Amino acid sequence: MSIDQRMRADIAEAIFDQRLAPGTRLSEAGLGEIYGVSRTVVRKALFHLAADKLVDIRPNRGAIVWQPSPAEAHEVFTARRVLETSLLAEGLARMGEADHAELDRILAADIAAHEAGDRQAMIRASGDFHRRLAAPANNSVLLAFLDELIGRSSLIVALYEARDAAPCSHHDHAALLAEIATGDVARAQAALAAHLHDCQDRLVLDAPAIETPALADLLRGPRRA
Amino acid sequence: MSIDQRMRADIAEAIFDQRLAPGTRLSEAGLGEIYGVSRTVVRKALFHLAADKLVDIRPNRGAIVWQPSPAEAHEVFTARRVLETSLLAEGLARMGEADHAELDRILAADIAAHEAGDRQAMIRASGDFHRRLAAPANNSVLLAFLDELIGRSSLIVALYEARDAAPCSHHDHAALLAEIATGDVARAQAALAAHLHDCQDRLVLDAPAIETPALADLLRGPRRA
DNA sequence: GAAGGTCGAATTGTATCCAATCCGCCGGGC
DNA sequence: GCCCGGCGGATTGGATACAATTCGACCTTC
Repeated sequence: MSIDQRMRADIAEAIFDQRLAPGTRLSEAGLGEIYGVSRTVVRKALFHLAADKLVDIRPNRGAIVWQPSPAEAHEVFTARRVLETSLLAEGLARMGEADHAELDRILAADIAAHEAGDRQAMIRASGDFHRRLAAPANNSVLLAFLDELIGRSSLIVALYEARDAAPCSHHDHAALLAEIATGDVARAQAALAAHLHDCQDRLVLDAPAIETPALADLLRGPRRA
Repeated sequence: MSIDQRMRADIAEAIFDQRLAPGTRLSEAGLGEIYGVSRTVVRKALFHLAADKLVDIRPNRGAIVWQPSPAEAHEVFTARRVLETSLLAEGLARMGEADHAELDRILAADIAAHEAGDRQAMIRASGDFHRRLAAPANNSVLLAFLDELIGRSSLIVALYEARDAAPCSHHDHAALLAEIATGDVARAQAALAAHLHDCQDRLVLDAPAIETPALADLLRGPRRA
């Protein structure tokens, strides 16, 4: 894996895990220092992250972790609802034993993360759950879109969700799996839409209060396990 | 408009208009020469185009205009069907007088382009039509996705469609507008899905025969009207 | 004549350098 | 005391220089 890919993965993961808060400054020189590369490759990585809408590059003013506006936040979740319900309808018939097993496995991991109070694992499990739900539709183009939306959702949750609230209830996920098991497309879609609505409703779309912590210590640095 | 934005717009337009065929090499030095800029900004533009899936940057081997595989082509059109029917369902109720008028106007332009035999105008009108159809859904995130898909569709059509065939029948569009006028969501969706299926079926997903023409003359160059 | 290998031009990847822009600080003026 | 303007450090934007890789051509060899 090339160094700029690792940078991107590190930063993206830090954002998803909410170690890098929205608005955090990502200076080119600083990142270059951390990873031991020139600003050229840093810029490349930042550029790519900007394309994924995870960072915002303001001309002449540097890159910061994206701060979605309330309107954008709303649109992202609406988009997820539209996209995911469609993908579910496409894929539901195609779901096999392996898919159900994998979803169960992810749900178990989700529950475990909840019980352990591991917020990062919860967020990751939730993302995986929704990704896996869409996988049977078997369309990598739409799946890529969903991936982007899930990433942006992490940002939004970091900005707008009450700190104590769970990002994505595993109870909803469990109920959804039950609906899916019956094979009723409309009901499964409704359950999924309701779940995403719930997530959206949990957001507090007021003035965001964000703090911008350090930087270097939050990233894993150039070498990774 | 900055110079790299103009480059991107030029190249994208050349691709959409099928002046730049899939597989055409886009050398950094060459483009820099044309626009009178250093490779730095050329790379920036190419990078952005790669993010839009319009060009393919192969490590150490330069950038070429994207050559979608038959499988990718299929997925893109399937994705459009899913996305556009959903957007239509979302937006249909919200459509107002202005929307209908605008769609009629675009349809007229489409027909005019057909009669004039102006293939580029046809492609553009078709893209505009589908974009406008999705606009009332009022979700810029999904609209951006659709925009990307429409761009990729142009590429696909350039690669896989019979040269003599029209890319997108305005008859379909007219029929679709009629369905929309009735306000019946399901029927409108069905008409849209059928139309996109038609487009997809018209593709010849065999071994693509592509020629790679010159380069510089196809682009407008640094200054534009 | 065909296959394989080696060298070289051309092109991309990265680092460094310089110019342009921005932001905070300080001082003067009202 | 507050506002406005200019100065200076810091940071980004762009160009150039150099290293690494690729690809084609030529030559050798069988």
